[in-house]
Amino acid sequence: MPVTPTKKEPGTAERCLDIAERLVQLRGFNNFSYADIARELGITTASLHYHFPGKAELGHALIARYTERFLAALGYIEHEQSDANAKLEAYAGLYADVLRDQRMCLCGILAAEYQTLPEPMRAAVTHFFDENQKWLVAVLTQGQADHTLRITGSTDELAHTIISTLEGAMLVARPYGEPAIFNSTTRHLLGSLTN
Amino acid sequence: MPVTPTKKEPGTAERCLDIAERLVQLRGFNNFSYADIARELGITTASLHYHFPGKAELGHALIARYTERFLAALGYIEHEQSDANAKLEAYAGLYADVLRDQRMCLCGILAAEYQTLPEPMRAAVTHFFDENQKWLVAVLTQGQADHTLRITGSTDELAHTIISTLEGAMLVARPYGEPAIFNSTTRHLLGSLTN
DNA sequence: GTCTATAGGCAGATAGAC
DNA sequence: GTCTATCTGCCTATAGAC
Repeated sequence: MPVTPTKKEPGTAERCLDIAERLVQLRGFNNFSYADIARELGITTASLHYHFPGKAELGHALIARYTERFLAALGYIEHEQSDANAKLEAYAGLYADVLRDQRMCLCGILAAEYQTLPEPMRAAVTHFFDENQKWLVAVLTQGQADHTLRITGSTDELAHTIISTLEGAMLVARPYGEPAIFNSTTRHLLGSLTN
Repeated sequence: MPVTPTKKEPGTAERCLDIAERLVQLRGFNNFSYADIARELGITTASLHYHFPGKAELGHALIARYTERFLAALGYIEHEQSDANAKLEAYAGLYADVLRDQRMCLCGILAAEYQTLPEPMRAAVTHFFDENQKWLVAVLTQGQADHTLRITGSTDELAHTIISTLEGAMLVARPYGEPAIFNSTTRHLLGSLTN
């Protein structure tokens, strides 16, 4: 076993996920092919099947990695920020980061294609939203307790609204090719909780 | 030319649009085929090409009809309701109607696939959102003037937020198969403007 | 791990008869 | 308007050599 003191550089499987992730976020799961990945990767489609038996498995791996990273970022926010307001600001920032290069949230675009996805991918998509919901409710509950947030209605309802607004803002902003629409919506959403 | 005193029943082209519209709203534009429509319609795919030369033309016709009907509904609301609050309530109601049978807003799901659409379809999608935006700004401006709505920030920003929230709420609610999530988000959104 | 070769299916589309 | 027949292209996937 070789000693690798420097950070391990990504193998083929990882680079495949990077490429596929970008393609799904741009076009959707059903609108890219193994050939697209193979071309960018410089190998054949047959080789791809060595790393991921089928497209369904690749898709599931995509969601798993995306969710893992996203939840890690939520944990980081929880650790770095103490103020509920700052947490929400950082949360919206995660979405703004995703929107770079006209990308849509991976699970957002998969939600649009939900009816065409294999079962394991479906479960992974709803799991992503469930975890987001849980995290937000905790933050909102905190902000409600210490009166740093102005909350009307239930925290559950508000958490849903926040997720919906951010996902919808990405969805609608993308055709216009400028993040300004997303940013103004985000500003309004957060502003309505702070005033 | 035959006299047709009773309402003309839909021809093949119209029924084709009905079927295609449902399929797009459920699966997306790239996830259904001429064969799907032909099967439901009881004719062959070759016959479909008589009514719509290609899928791009069919897609454009779908958006055109959908937009026409949606804008007609907005005009109807404008005519029936005088209160800005009631107009917004009715506007959200339109979205709730769309969500029936797990359907997504046609232009919302096309926004997700935007990068893969032919140019004419792209223009038609943004036109739909532009018209929604214009209508909402007018309603919000009215509500601001007569103090029936509590508006923070610009009406433009708020209009974007409303569209984003409703589109996002549909997107996220669909995987869960119950309109409850959509409805609670709608309630919260409208509530934040009325209080 | 990656290749060549190839299978088998389905997609959108066209020609031409009726 | 609708049909049969057919084309071409792309897709996912597999077998088997290296």
